Amino acid sequence: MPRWTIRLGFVTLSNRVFDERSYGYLQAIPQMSEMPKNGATPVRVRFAPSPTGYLHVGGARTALFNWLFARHQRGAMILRIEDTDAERNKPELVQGIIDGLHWLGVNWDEGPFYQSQRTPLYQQAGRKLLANGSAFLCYCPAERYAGGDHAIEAQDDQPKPAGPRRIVRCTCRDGKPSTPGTRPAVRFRVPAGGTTKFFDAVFGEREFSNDEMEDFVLLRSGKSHDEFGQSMYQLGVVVDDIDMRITHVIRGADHISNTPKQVLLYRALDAQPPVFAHVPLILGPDKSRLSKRHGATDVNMYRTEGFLPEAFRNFLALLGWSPGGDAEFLRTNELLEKFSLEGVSRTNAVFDRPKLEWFNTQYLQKLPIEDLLPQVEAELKRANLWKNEWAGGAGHQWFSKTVDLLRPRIRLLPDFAAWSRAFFSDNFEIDPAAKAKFWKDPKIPDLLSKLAEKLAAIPPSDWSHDACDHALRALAEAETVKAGLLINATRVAIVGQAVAPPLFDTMVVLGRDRVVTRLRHSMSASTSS
RNA sequence: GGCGCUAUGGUGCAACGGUUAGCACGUAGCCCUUUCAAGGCUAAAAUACGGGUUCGAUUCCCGUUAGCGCUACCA
Repeated sequence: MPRWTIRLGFVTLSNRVFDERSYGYLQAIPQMSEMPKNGATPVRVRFAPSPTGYLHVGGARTALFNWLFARHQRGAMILRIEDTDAERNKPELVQGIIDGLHWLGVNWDEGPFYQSQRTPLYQQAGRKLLANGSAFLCYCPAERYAGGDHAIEAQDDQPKPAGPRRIVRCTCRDGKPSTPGTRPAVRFRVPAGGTTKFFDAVFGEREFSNDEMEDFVLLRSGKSHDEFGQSMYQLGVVVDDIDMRITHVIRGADHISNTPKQVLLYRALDAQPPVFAHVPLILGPDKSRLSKRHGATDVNMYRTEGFLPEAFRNFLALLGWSPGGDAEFLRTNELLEKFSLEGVSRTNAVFDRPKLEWFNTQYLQKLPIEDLLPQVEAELKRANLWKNEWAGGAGHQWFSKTVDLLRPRIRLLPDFAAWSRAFFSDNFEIDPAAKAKFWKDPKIPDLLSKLAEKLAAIPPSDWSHDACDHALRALAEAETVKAGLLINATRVAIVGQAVAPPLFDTMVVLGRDRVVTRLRHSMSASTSS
């Protein structure tokens, strides 16, 4: 990607080429459709989070849609940090947002840009709007505008607006400063009467009455009466989207009411509005907007819990979008291939955790084993169970076979280290509940002891699923007990749990010596309880 | 309150004027079985309500209701 610089007014910015680290297997993004034809405007989209919190699943979904759209169209993705509110902004949260995007596999071509560093650009735009009459200096205290209807009451020097209008129009707007001398803010002068239309790729043509829009603030008041402060949201977004040549604004439906204001700003700034695409919101199980009280809303918590990013992405993509048929299990390349704005729905969607978990188990089982292995390796390293001998050669084959044996029963990545501990370490506990369930019969210690000796007699070269099967069943027959009794008891002895993969496969993977040792050991464990 | 958006089983989606309203998650049962999963089969479960338009409405229009969003010198 070429480096570039952009010069606007007196500020010059350059992009930082982003280091596209790979996260497991996620970086494999196939080549999509051809480049736009000559003359066609290349698609440019952006994700613009505000660092007032972590990366919320709603934001993540918006980022994902932008990314899918950009990559599908062979366009550009831009990351912009909207940190114009010095009060609420927490710079340290930016890294978490970036980490979350990486984990999701969402990358970008330009940015991150920080709005807090682009204030001169917004102030320049503010001056232009003031000069062309689209904006005015407002000296009113903020409270006069806050609260809509009540503010009208407070305006004793103004006749009550007639008709349906409930919007404050102060005298500053007409060049009669209400309280001159105080530090003014810059407000947009919303046209009287008429409507503002825009096209939304999801909701269609939309039209809003101008009389319903307040004279929103563009620039906060500054430190002194002849100085402006930082930009407000509406101005910053529009100036940046123009500056960054954004062609499609894909964002949450909570912004639909802001859009006509922004369209007015585009016009006042002599710019062409982009195509808008508002995506429905994500709700909690009670249908209210998804929030902390519904559980985890921070994307990074799902990473910590051990969800596979590709499963999470598949789940998220289907929240408010569908390729049109019944297909659900869509790997990333299929998502990229099929994604289009036409498939985006207009109804809010409930975040259904059980379905997310189902996706995760599906991916755990269906992913090519080589795609899963690095993620299991990372998990074992975290738990201090990793051995370098599993990195290559025969060790790798063993590792691959073992993970493959384990994976149908795994729900989350950490299960490989916890639930499957006995497969990767000799240092494991025997679950008391498993003992209680399968070691009830008083004959068990004797049976396990006999089995140990029988297995020990099998030459290592003959150690196999069938050899174990025959040895165990022969013993069961000789002792006139059901094979199931012995199978269940043996499982507890060699992996410490009531639930594990099929016994003889497990024995093969563990190897003769380990199985024999564990059976012998289990005798003391069974008597001591 | 005002303005706006939305409305298919409990949940996510499909059906873009004509289907016995489909798929998946979840739930229940059965099969498989060596524990537990997975897998297979089956079942219960939906077009919010009321008016239109139409030969025919889940689908188009209006109203009601409900949910959500916006209504800040937050984003």
